[in-house]
Amino acid sequence: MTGSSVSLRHFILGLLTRQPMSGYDIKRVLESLGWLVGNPSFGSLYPALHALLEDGLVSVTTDTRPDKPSRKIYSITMAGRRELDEWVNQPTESNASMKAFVMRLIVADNFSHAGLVAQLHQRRAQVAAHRAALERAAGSRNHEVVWGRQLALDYGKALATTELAWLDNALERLFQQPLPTEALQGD
Amino acid sequence: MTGSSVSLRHFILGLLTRQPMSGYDIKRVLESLGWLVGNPSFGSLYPALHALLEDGLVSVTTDTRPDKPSRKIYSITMAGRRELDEWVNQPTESNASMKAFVMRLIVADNFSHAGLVAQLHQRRAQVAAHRAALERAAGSRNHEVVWGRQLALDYGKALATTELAWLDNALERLFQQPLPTEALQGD
DNA sequence: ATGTGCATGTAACTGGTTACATGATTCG
DNA sequence: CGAATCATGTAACCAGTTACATGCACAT
Repeated sequence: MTGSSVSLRHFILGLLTRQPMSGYDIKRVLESLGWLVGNPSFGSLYPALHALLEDGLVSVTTDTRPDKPSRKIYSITMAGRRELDEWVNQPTESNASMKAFVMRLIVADNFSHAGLVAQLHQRRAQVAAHRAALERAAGSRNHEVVWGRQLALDYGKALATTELAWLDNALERLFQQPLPTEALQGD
Repeated sequence: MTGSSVSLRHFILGLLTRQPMSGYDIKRVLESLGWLVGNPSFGSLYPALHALLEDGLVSVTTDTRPDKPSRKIYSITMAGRRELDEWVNQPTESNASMKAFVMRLIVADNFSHAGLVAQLHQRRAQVAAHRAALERAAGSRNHEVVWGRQLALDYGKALATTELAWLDNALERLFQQPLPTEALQGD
């Protein structure tokens, strides 16, 4: 209930650790990531920003420029950083989607080396469990229902296998050359 | 608005082309697929079934057995088959999720060879476009924002590449040995 | 003037979740 | 008798979407 869900909220917070941005800016970043994190419409983006402001996790200044329409620049506050830190260092729920993982990945990478490694490990465990479940499902025909020639199961297994390989590789790379970024160096 | 969205509804319909089932049965099938299609709670499953009944796309009979609690067995109607046929043979929207694709894959596989091939081709085009977008994003550093060492982009590209390879392979297999199932052979 | 891009916002709706409530049947 | 499994359902809530509305600035 309290906590780990709510993706967009924390992802915005994560982006703001890099630098202050407007809602429009955030939208552009999201768009550039294709369907990796999905791209929320303004109809959810702006209200999310308002809610963050309400909760004191971000602050806003109006940027009035001579030549362009003015815009609101949001910055993360100390309270926001604390909230984000808590979120990143709290375990992912076991049914997390790929999008949720990518969000956490990006945020953690902006944030702390340890957190990033933890995300990758958690994801690894979950993907492994998922693939095992698919293998079980493919093996047992006792379900009386045969949905589609195991095509879907095969698809799922192929993707899971690649993902596991990628995760292993990423973890290896991370241990070889530790990241330059370290936690909470902002503002 | 009218049409292509609404996944669960059509996926249920798709399962029912195989054989009549209860809500509980459907849940079990969904569960066995892990997070490949997500598994909706009863709180959305039962209402979905009620709505399908309301619309005349399924019919229901109560199965009163001596030893077990009675249950409601749903069967797809001719109207339901028409609806499903329309859905399968209508183009996927360009932002479709993996889950949406898997649902369509399974339904199409139960349903028509041509439809299945079409699904795979559409997915191929979409994944290719997605990967191209990620490559573009990784290439241009003009975004002033650098979120996390391209780690996420790299992840996305790896998965997309595997998926493309799988799709090509699946299409090849499908052309070599046409499927035994053909459209609308039920009831 | 009019259309396009930048920029922000709200209201109605939707597809889903959680939590709750009910009841039959079987097993220990 | 109580717990576990099978089986169905509802109500409150939530995160997101679509569609709508506003307005500035610049170029044609």
